Amino acid sequence: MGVFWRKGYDGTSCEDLLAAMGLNSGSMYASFGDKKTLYDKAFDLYCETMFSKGLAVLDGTGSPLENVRALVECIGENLLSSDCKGCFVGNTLIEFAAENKGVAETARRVMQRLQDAFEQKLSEASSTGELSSELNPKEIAAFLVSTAQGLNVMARAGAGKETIHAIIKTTLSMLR
Amino acid sequence: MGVFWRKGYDGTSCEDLLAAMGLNSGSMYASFGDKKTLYDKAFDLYCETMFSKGLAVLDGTGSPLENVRALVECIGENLLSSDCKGCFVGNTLIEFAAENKGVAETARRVMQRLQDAFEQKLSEASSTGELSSELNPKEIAAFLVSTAQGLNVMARAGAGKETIHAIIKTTLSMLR
DNA sequence: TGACTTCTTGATTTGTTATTCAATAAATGG
DNA sequence: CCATTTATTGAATAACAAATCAAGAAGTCA
Repeated sequence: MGVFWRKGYDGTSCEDLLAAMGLNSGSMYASFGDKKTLYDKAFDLYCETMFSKGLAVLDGTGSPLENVRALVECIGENLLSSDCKGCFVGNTLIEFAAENKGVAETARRVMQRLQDAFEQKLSEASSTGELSSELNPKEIAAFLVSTAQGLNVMARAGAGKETIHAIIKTTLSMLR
Repeated sequence: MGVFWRKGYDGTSCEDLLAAMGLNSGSMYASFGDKKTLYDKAFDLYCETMFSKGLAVLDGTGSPLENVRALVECIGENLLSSDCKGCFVGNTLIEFAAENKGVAETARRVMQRLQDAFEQKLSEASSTGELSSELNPKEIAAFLVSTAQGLNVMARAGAGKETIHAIIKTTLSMLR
């Protein structure tokens, strides 16, 4: 998963995968099928892991808006600690969006699920008055997903801690 | 340029390039050198074109802040009209950031130049009071570049007009 | 026109990477 | 402990994409 995440599908050779897994080609093909199938599995694993992690943060102990803020911060921390691999979903979309492959569809779905989860929490925050009634939960949710993907590219571009934090700070200042 | 922009470096075969240019391999190699060299040239062309376009908008007839807003809107329109190719700079960063190739370095530089240009205009807006003194031009500039890259991924993810406009609207609401 | 240069063609070669497979080693179970 | 299944190895092959090049077409100029 880490190799595909960091180097993309075309960017990783079977040799890379074998080295990372400490396996020989025969074993790899027997266990995982071909390279594409393995990528799909790695990507699915990432999506499940990250998405459940995200949902867990959104359903944390704080108020709806506090949870939203916590998730945005958590996304930033992940980017900073993932050793510049960025976000596997964003990377996959860039690599595969042109050909309308299955993975691209999966990536789109995961992003939509994240956006829906944000919207849900923001609606709750709106109805309790925690979020200003001038702000539209659907619009803010789209904005937050976009910000997360922007952060991904910035991290890949080698932006430092300060830059990432500045972007998060600015984004969070929206949520009033 | 369009083929590389849409499909990435590994994603486009020489056959794709020959078809797009209506050339045969011999002519292509004679005129442009190998595939990598051609990619570099296509990418440089994109950077020059887009960057001058962006600077022209920033140095438009409006006030500093109006110009910044105009550029953000212009970036959104470009994404919507580029037939889902997204932003060549962002795409390149995702594909090449892992290997520290020359193109990745070029991409980083272009992004930094855009960020600097934003910062410059925002500083002007700040000193005339057009931009609230509570907002830090450097931080907002980073945020705007990040937003632009986020929009790129959203566009690749197939986000519609409404979503893109919602994100832009939300982003612009920051600039007060 | 004819001699020369420049450009074009696409089949061939080269290089790379994914995949297979027969030989071999390890594990399992009666 | 042996027989049988299961897993591992890496050299061999297949598939594919990049790059070359000799042959031929088109263009240039005295």
